[in-house]
Amino acid sequence: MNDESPPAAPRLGEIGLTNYAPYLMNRIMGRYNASLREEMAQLGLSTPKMRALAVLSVIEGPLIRELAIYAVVEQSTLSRALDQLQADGLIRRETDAEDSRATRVFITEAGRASFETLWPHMAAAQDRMFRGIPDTEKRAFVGTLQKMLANIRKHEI
Amino acid sequence: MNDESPPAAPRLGEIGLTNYAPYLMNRIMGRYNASLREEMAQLGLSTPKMRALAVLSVIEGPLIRELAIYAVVEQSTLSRALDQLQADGLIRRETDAEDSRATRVFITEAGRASFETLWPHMAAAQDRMFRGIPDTEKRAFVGTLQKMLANIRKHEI
DNA sequence: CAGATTTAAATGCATTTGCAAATATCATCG
DNA sequence: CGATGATATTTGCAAATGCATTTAAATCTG
Repeated sequence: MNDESPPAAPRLGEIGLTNYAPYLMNRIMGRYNASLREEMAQLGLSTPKMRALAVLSVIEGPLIRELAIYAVVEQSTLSRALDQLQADGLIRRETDAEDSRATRVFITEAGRASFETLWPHMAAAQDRMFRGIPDTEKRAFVGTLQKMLANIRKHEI
Repeated sequence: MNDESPPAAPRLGEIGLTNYAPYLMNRIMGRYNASLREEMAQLGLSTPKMRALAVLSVIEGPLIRELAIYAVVEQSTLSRALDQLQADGLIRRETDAEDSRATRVFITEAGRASFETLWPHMAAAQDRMFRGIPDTEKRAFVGTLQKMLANIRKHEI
């Protein structure tokens, strides 16, 4: 009798929106991103520009295609975001020494300063998200996120 | 001596990108959304259209502004996504009985069918995200997400 | 080593997005 | 009840986005 088809995924209606993790995550991130929009606008930053600066504040001189992955921004979108950041003196591009097709990106002092202005708001937004959640729970949550990132990261850096 | 300024947020560099929850979540959701793009394209769905259908498959006849919140889509963007879904016969709009300014949105049978085609891919994408993560851990994770949603939801529905 | 293939980044272009304003209706207050 | 302000949705428009293509340089292959 072992002739059953593979078990069908339970319907979304059965799980309920609020038990479907990607829904919850999209919803939470939507709010997080929205809550930063005003501060970013004040600094003349869009989401792609902010993300690029955030990554560059931590990672020294990545290639543009690496930065696109870290910052979760389409390469062509990033290319134009970098144009603007460069025009504003917040980053500079440098042709890679070993591969002259490739370009490395560096944050400038002005870029670092700009990001330092934004960072407290980002930290506060995170704190709001985790308000009332014990530290152990938060740590476990971040641990799970790291496993998830490893899962989806098969062909990425 | 109690004259210190409030503790500054640790720098992103100190936390590290991979300990900053919003970064991890954005990165994971970026991949999740990308992994569905192809299936959606096949069905002629954009992200806003897909999200609207997903919510409508679970919630019966919400107002457009409610749908915008549930689906995490800007209202004006949603308005146009609904135009397209309606043109394709996947949803229909109905003026609210008590308030003729307001519009309720209903999924049609065709819309439900379209979403049913997409759903297995969404379920599979979630499974990939949680690959190798024990069920208790997943449940705890979703529990934390629900608390986080409650936190950011102060002024929402 | 020449030609073909792959890779990195930038760009052309049609579509999408989101802000602000417009439109339509409802609620409130004197 | 009429005027004023609030609310729901749509729409105009400039800017941003993403796909596909181009350009340039590296790598592979026979």
